[in-house]
Amino acid sequence: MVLMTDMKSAFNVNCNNCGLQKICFPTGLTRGEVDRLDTIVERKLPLKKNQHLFESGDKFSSLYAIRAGVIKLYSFTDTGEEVIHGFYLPGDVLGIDALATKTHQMNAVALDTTSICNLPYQELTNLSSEIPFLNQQVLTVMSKEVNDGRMHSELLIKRNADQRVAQFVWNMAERFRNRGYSSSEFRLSILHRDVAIYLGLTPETVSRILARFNTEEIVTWKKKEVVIHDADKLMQIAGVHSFTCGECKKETA
Amino acid sequence: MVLMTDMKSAFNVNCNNCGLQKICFPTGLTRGEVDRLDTIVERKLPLKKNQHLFESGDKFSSLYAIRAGVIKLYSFTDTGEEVIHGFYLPGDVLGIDALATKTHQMNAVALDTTSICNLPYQELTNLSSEIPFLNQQVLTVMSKEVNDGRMHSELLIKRNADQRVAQFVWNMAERFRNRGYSSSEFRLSILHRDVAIYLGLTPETVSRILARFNTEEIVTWKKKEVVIHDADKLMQIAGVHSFTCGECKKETA
DNA sequence: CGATACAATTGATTTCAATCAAAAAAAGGA
DNA sequence: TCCTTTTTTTGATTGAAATCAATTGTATCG
Repeated sequence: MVLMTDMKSAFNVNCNNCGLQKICFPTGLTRGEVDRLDTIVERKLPLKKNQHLFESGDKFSSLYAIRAGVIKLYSFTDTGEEVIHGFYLPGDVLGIDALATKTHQMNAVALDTTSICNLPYQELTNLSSEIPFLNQQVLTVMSKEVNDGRMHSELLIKRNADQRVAQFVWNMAERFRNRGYSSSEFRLSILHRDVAIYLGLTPETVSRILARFNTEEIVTWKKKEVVIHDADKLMQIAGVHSFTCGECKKETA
Repeated sequence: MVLMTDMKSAFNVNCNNCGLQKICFPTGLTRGEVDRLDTIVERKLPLKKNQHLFESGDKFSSLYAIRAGVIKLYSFTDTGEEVIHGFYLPGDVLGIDALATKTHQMNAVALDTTSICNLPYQELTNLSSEIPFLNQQVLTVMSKEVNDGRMHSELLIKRNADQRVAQFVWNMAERFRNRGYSSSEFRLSILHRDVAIYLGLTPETVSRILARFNTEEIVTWKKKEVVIHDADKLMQIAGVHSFTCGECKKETA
């Protein structure tokens, strides 16, 4: 316990000095409450690219908040095809797929070097009984997951390939903006192939659309670097207004 | 309060004599705990066809368990197109779309005469602090919602029109079976048009597929009556094994 | 650093489901 | 019950994205 505290101060990492408070779990907690939350947070060595945070069948023990990096959440169909359910960025919370069954239903893999804050569930539950708002936070995280899933379904049902790709890029830009980064230029460690799978398209289709967006000077996405040249046009293609991720709503409201 | 109790006994309806215990909220509670749950449940007059249980923007006050009938949960895109997120049958729980924001994000409409058990959320929360397992139940319901959404996404991404329709019919059959009804013959008050929207298809496509399933003597669905003639073939087309709704898993496990 | 596997691109072709159009059948209301 | 509205069916045609195929480009690791 002393050692861990030392480690925290050594790295100078804690919830109160973390830049992700607006996005992550502590939203709406008082400074003192965040301090108490901080005492149960475990920070391990970062995951390397392609390392799993958890896999389907793993026993549930923690929720996980991302401090840096990207995590892909995915599963397989009975025929072995990959299904991608989402990409998680710093401040996002993972692990609720296991809340009911206490066993993970999904696989979560790092797409890049990724730092994680573990929130041991038993201790989180104990703390929740003293900080009722923390309980609410678990519900909020789950609810966000439900809503994100529904936005994803809407995209799959109602949008054509151009709109899907545009919406994906725009959504990522918004998420970076909400985290205080540039929304017009950012590094995205996500394969085009994975984007295609997530959007229910083929890699060929995504490649062709990105090539067109490039020549039309709307978006460039080469070698993990995304540059948005014409945000208005991108939003227009994406049909924005319809698409607002949970966290965007928070800002707008 | 006395009146309500009278009403309950008059209709002879309570959680302990309800046939839906295996599906609904009380799963896993002791008889005594179910009795206490029962004291907070409100049973109002049934909804008529096309009446709304709640609409987007309504203030959140209760979770709702369906006792009889069908509810369609839906929203609209920015362009006014209907998006259908699910159909809820007796024993299913609705309302969690509002848990985080305390305002409903979705519309819920009765597709037929529908009886509802209201679970006032404040009272449910109070009771949860005394019956910890009840808290778990809220998480389970939310988790089921997340999983159902993911199965829906998988269907939209990986399945062709035939498979989607077959999977839909098979899934409904399973849900009836879990509720103790015949899974080979049942009444479904869902328009083919609504099925099409839910599956990301057009009514014409669904009509053609059902016509074919009919001539191939796999499934007949005329005038709200579904008859499954060849369950093996239906499962085969649906690619079952992959598709197991939350409640089916419960059975299998 | 070069060799090998993996990812992205580009082109040609096919296909499944959407769209358009019109008729038939059911459902709902007066 | 009849009349109106809504839903479903059926046919002809189109079109967007998948598939097939081959090349180029990029990471990764011994």
